[in-house]
Amino acid sequence: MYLAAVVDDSARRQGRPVVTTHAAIEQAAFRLFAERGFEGTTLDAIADEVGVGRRTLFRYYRSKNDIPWGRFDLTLARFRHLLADAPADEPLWRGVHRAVRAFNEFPPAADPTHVDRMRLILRTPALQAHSVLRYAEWRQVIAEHVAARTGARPGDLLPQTVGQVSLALALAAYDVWLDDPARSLPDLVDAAMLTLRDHLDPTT
Amino acid sequence: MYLAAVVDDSARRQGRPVVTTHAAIEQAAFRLFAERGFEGTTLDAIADEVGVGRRTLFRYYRSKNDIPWGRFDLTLARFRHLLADAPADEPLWRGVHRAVRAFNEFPPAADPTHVDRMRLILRTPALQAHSVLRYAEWRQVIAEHVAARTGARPGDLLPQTVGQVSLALALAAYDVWLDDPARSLPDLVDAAMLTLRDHLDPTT
DNA sequence: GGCGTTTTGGCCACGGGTGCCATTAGCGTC
DNA sequence: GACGCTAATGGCACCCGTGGCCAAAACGCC
Repeated sequence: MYLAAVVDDSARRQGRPVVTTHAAIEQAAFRLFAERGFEGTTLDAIADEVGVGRRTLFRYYRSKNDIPWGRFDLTLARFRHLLADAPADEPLWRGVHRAVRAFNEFPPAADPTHVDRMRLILRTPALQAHSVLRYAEWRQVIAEHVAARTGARPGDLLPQTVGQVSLALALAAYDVWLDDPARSLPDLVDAAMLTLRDHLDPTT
Repeated sequence: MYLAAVVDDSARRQGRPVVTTHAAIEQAAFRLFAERGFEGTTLDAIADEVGVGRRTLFRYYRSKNDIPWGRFDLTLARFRHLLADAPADEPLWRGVHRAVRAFNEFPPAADPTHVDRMRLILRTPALQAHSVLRYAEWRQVIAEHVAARTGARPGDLLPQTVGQVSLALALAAYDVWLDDPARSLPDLVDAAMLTLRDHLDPTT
């Protein structure tokens, strides 16, 4: 229901046609967020801007908080493939790290931009809060990967720890990146990992 | 205002006396949460149970989500002291880790119990979401400590990374602990750190 | 043109959260 | 013992996000 709406419009055959798209809603919403801030933008305002009933917004996004995330389900599927592509003979941590790095290479020509999205998400309290739910799904993808490769269960300490720490490194990288978007995000992900390995270096 | 209410009642001199306490509210709230779940418990119900107006609840807790966290401001102050106590000649990571470990030694005789609190917080979606805001404050304490000890700014990559990773380890430990509260939480924090160091061991 | 299908969007109810303000109940003073 | 000061209380109105319900709309197909 929620997903079928716009995954592939051309596949639809009959029934009343859709009036809008996820992309159109996101663009309208980000226009308003830029003007009035996230909290200052009501769903009524977004609905008006899109030219659609407020009720309809909920058929495209589960909640107001989900709008900035866009089609995160698709993004997660991409991440799952990146992890699956890790060579079996590579150390586990390295494969995970390279997938996380690659995951954060976003096409620069998106609208809304990846910077705009993430700045909004990471700098707005209400969205910071909501983001955990998305992070949990993201970590779960890692935990399942690690579990599969080590024979553990996803809930065990190693898969959980790797998931949590991978997220931690990514978030540390984002934090620096948002302050200075000119830097390369994937490089910052690398730098965070190096920083951690250095910090924990047993020889010190 | 928000804090002054109950930090030290004996310090109050004049004005209408308070009708309740943070502890009383938390105990009443947890009773209801246990019966009807967090989402199923309305603020009206909590107010009734405490015997207080709904409006008054907001003078003790900023939001419904804050009730399970209790007096987190006090908890943070304790954490700050633990970090400050780390010897200067000890490796930075070790001092941070020991503080995190010590921070998670909670008195077993609390009401509500630390397990009840954390189970509610970590297993209720709405609270999982809200918890990031608390985590951010907790990480900031670490980031400031690391910044002070290394001469960096709290926003730099090392302080942020250490903060994020410390949180990651703690959360991984909690996740296992909640499934099996008989295990020692501080020991699990140690185990998570060992797991990470092993995972990243350069010799593998 | 009628029918089935699918989306739309209006209406209503609920609950959390906030500003406003009159009320309440101790304290210190006279 | 009354009076005023002060600070906490709690009722009221209101905004906003969210979800259930359902009739109306607009297409393809026959």
